[in-house]
Amino acid sequence: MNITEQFKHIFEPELLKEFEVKAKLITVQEGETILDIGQTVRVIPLVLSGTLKISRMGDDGHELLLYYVSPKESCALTFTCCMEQFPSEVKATAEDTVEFLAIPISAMDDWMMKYPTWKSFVMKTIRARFNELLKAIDQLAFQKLDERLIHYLKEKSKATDSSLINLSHEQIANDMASSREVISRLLKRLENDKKLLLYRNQIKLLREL
Amino acid sequence: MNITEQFKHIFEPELLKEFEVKAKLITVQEGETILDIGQTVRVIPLVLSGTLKISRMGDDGHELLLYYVSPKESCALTFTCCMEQFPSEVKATAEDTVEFLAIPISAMDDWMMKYPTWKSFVMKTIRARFNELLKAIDQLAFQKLDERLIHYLKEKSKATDSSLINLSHEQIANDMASSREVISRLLKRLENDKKLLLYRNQIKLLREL
DNA sequence: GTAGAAATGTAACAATAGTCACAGTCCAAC
DNA sequence: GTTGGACTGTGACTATTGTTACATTTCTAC
Repeated sequence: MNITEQFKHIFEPELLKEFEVKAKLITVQEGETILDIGQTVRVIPLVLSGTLKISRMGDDGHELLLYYVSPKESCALTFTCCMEQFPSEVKATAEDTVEFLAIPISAMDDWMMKYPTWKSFVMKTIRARFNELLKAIDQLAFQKLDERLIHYLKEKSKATDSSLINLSHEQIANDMASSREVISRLLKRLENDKKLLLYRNQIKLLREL
Repeated sequence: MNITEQFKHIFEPELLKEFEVKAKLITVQEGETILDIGQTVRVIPLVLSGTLKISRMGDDGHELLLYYVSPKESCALTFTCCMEQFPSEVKATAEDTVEFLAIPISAMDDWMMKYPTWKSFVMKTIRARFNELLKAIDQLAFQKLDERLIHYLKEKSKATDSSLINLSHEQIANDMASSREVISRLLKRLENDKKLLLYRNQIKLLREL
């Protein structure tokens, strides 16, 4: 795929040329961690295809999904970390095969000045991610686990654009910082309520959900 | 107090002059809400004295404290909201009497270009608030209520720079999206453990905490 | 096919948090 | 000083979530 093609409505042509010169195209396989907590952020990822999963680790070894980064998006947490060379507070893993443009930090600052579309993109991204974090906080503070699970499934469905979710209960529990048995229990209840169908490593969401 | 005085080590003199021309000094009383959820953000608050409390509301009427904005700080959520004229996602209330500079949105963008110290301040603020939200998420996802309560008390103590906390159990429960009885119970346990002393509308933190 | 691994189902119990009900206690205003 | 309101303490009960311990099912590799 032509890199500039999918961004031509977002960024000005000069900026697209800069991409070609300064950004590096990187491909990672499903499950690969491209950035771990504590690592210094060296580049900003601009996703071309596939999905990145951004998550937070607890001291107890539990994990919590914060949000997904889809094609044409980037991660605000890396912006702010990298601009001041701080270590990352989150983990970024490839949900599937992911292609992304790695934009060097040095370009970031430069482009903010030179290209209004870049500045606007950065600000949009920051705002969007703030809202994702607020949504995550809402879920944790105000919703019970069953509602959080429904929310999780819907988000996952949206991110993959499919009502079929290919995850084990274990993986879901992990994303939600809960335990497998609890998730199994709640999923079974949702199945009984005709909200979804359970298969091995797969969940089919029904309209009722 | 001279407004420019406390910022003279942070911002360049030209920017301080702009403050005098474009920013408005506003004083609000304890308990006043300067920005509610859904309201359009019209100005950016730069706190001079006192503390702003930034919180999130749940559908169930519960509230959750996100973080405090102390003197010489600002709130990143207003930056991003106001730059694109979005309604606020959070509530800002005065914890005590608060003086702040109200910076018009129009100036914001302009200054980002003109003054490196302003851009750096904005970026620092955004990064700091991202980290506060991540900390809030950590607390909710990975800590039990008793540990969250301890964390809350310590933060409050830090924000007011005092080991005496002037809050009722009700107010604490409200900030933590919990209920009064539960907080009373946990506080009593902490008192039994010699971690603190309970009085009416007041809690004295001990070194053990 | 069979073995072993991975995934799921479930019961029983523990721990945590929320709710209800009410008693007692402190404080300020009259 | 008494009265009403706000604040605190606590027991009993419920709901939710987590843990332990297995049984069962499904898939894959041999």
